[in-house]
Amino acid sequence: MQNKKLKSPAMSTLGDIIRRARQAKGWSQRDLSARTHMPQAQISRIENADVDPQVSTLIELARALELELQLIPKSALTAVEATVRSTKARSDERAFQSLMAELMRAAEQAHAMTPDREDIASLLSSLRDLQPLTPALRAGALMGDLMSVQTLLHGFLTYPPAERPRHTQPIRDAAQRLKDLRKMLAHAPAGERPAYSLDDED
Amino acid sequence: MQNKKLKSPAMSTLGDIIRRARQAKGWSQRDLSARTHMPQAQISRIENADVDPQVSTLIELARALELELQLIPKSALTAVEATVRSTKARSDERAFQSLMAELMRAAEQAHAMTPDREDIASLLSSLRDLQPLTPALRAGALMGDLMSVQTLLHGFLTYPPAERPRHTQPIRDAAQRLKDLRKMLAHAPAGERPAYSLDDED
DNA sequence: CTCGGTGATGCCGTTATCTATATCACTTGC
DNA sequence: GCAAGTGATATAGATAACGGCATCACCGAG
Repeated sequence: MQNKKLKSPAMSTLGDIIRRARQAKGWSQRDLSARTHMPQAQISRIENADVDPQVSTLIELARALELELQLIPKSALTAVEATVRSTKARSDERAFQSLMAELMRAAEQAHAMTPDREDIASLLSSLRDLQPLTPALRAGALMGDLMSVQTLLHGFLTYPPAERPRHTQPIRDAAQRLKDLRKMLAHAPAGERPAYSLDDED
Repeated sequence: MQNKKLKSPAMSTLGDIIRRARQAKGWSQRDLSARTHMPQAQISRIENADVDPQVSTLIELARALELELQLIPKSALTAVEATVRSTKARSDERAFQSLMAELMRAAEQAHAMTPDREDIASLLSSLRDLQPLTPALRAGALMGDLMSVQTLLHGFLTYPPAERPRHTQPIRDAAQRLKDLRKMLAHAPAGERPAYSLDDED
């Protein structure tokens, strides 16, 4: 790696994969550094392909990120990639269903406690509208918004009732955001690839 | 990698994978060295895990061996391994069928040229017996023997007729060897795992 | 037995990673 | 505004890979 600055901007390097995996876990470089007893500076250099790391270093990073270094025969590569995609889609779907179920429970509980608040009622109805959306329509979006709704509802339910009015505006905003999102997703270009089906490769 | 000599003897390291891939191609360390402009000494050290190579080094070796370095999510690992196994089994089966077809042609041609030679006749019948064996019964064996039969037949067919008696004993041996193999494989422990089926993981 | 090919090992000089530490510019939230 | 967290970058020293070259023991074929 003689050239530190001439990196291909389009290609997806190993560093990019590490970075994406780290971000998918919501970790900072320092978080990952703590879990690997490896300096944050080194992680930065690796993600930016400023260094050509040793295999043991890469393996240590991968292990912390629940990845495994594998040498795949080129002939099996497309099948393997399809397998990884399909596995990921399945686990994403499980995560969505689980989070959505929890949110529905929380929203219904909040609604029962404060039936007169229309921000809560609106949020609940937004969630009800979102639930039947197929994975193909969601296509990876939406998860982040749901997670912020989660912290929102959690705050509403756990803080003392006197604090509740403080949540009104954020909840109103979140409900509107979800309504907009649903509209956008439902009217997305129709013929898109499913991006996830119960098929199997080969 | 502070300890150069304390390597786990059971675990399959990256070096082992490189070595197996190289041997599967029938290459010596110097062959691989020539294709990677990398010293043979370095390859030896990597295969024996005497060094902790840089990622670029590993990638270069992998490229020459038609392997691809991949970071696989642990959750997808078993599915991916199944995919690789199944892909390999399929390509092995193709290779076997193709080689077997060529051998049948060659043996029949040789038999037609010299109908009185019973060594050739015996070899032909051995091949005919082997052909219907299922992949599960063969289970990876047999391929090496067929390849030596290939060079044998090729020699018999291309050298001048005067040289043909010289092949008699090797051909006789090969035919016997194949007969023994067939007997062994056909009487192998019955309930063995198929090792290859048209299934799909997950 | 000799010869060619195999893989393993040693040495050396160059270059690089890596650890440790500190600092930088930038963004986010209070 | 300040403070905290983010990722990128610098420096210095210890360690190690790497290329090049040489050599070694082993082994199967002629």
